[in-house]
Amino acid sequence: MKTEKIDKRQAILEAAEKLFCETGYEGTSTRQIARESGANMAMINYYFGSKEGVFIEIMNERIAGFASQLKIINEDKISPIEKLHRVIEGYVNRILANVAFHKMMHRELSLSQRPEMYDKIKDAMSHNMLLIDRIITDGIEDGSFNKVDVRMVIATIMGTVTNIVIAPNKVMPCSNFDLNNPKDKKIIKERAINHLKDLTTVYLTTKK
Amino acid sequence: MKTEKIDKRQAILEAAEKLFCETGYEGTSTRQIARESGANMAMINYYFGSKEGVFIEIMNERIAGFASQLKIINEDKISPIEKLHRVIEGYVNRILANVAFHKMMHRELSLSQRPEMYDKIKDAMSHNMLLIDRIITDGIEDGSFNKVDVRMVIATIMGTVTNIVIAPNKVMPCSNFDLNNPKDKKIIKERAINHLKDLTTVYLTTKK
DNA sequence: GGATTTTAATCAAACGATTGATTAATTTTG
DNA sequence: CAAAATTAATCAATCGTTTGATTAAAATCC
Repeated sequence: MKTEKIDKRQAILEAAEKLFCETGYEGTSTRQIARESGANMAMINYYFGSKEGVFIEIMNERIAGFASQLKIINEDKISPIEKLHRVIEGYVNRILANVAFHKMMHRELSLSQRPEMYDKIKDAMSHNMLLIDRIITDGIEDGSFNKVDVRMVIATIMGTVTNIVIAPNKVMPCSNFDLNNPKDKKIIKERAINHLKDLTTVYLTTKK
Repeated sequence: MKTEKIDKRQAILEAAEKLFCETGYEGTSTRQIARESGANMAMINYYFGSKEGVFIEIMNERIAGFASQLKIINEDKISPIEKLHRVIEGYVNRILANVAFHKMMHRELSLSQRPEMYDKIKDAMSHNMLLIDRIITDGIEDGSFNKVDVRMVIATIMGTVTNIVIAPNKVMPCSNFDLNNPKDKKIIKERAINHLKDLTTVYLTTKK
């Protein structure tokens, strides 16, 4: 009779991710997850073994999704700075399309509590990092870029985006500003991309 | 007999801050705080009313300490870029002298759970932000600096430092690296300061 | 193909442990 | 002695997890 054939397993994952993002892992109870997902509490352990199992599953799915998004920038026709700009664009777009999750990931990284997850996050991030690293290092070697502290430049690029995501009102001091508002988000996104493109261009390619 | 006249109140604050930094607010129990501080559990409520009261007290003390550290850079003799460099130096030094607390503050900001604290952190941060904002804006107005997206530049400076603090192994890929090691910390600190000085100098003062 | 067995999904209820908080009694201090 | 500090014991509430029973669908058997 009931045609509402919804996947409880998926419902749990979605509810849990939402709650983990909003109130943190420790701050979310299994009962909240059950209520929000419409599933019975026992289903959480039935499908995922434990509360931490839910968390790990969410991370695995997300990280797998990110990895598949990783497009290798290997067209030899474009210059190093152009490669870097494309990576910046992709990075900013991806992070701003997953603000809540990015915040949670960052929180988890700064907590360093669950070692298994810490390593997973680190691995996921290092893919991106190595991509940028190679582009800049190649640019330096072929003379297109100035000699800079590559890792610090990467920290700058990633740190800028994270800072914007976590404290957007620091960038937009007006009170009625909301990253959940698509219009506001678009504005921030373009400002971030333009800024990072401009910054890297000037810093990496200006002849002293 | 026991001459060890230690201030239990202070012991609780110190133990709580350590634990909050290590395992998060929700992840820390009042019993842990009591055990770590050597105080009875009831003392927590006796002195601070509640667990959240402890947290708020820690934040208030810290933020007050930060505010008093804020030295106004107002010597007219030095150039805008020199002012900015001094602020960067002070900022990096302060953050790296309080890594654990900075991580906790950042976590709390990204969680946006306790509204009272969220506002306190925002206020504390905006002091720093306004200081940098004024320096850069003045520099632009008197022609020393290029016209840039000021708020984005600030996000870059602060975001870079935060990124280094939260994920130092991204900057130092060697495995046996530890921010708690004073030697390693010093290395990172100087690299960060040099990078940010160089970056801002090139980006803000290079004539296009 | 119809009856029987097996499997997976779901549920309400309860488990023991732990949570933050409070009590009332005791010790310490000035 | 009175006030302040400290204690052990206890509170109700909530935590993550487990249980045993129930349902419906799938697989197996004759």
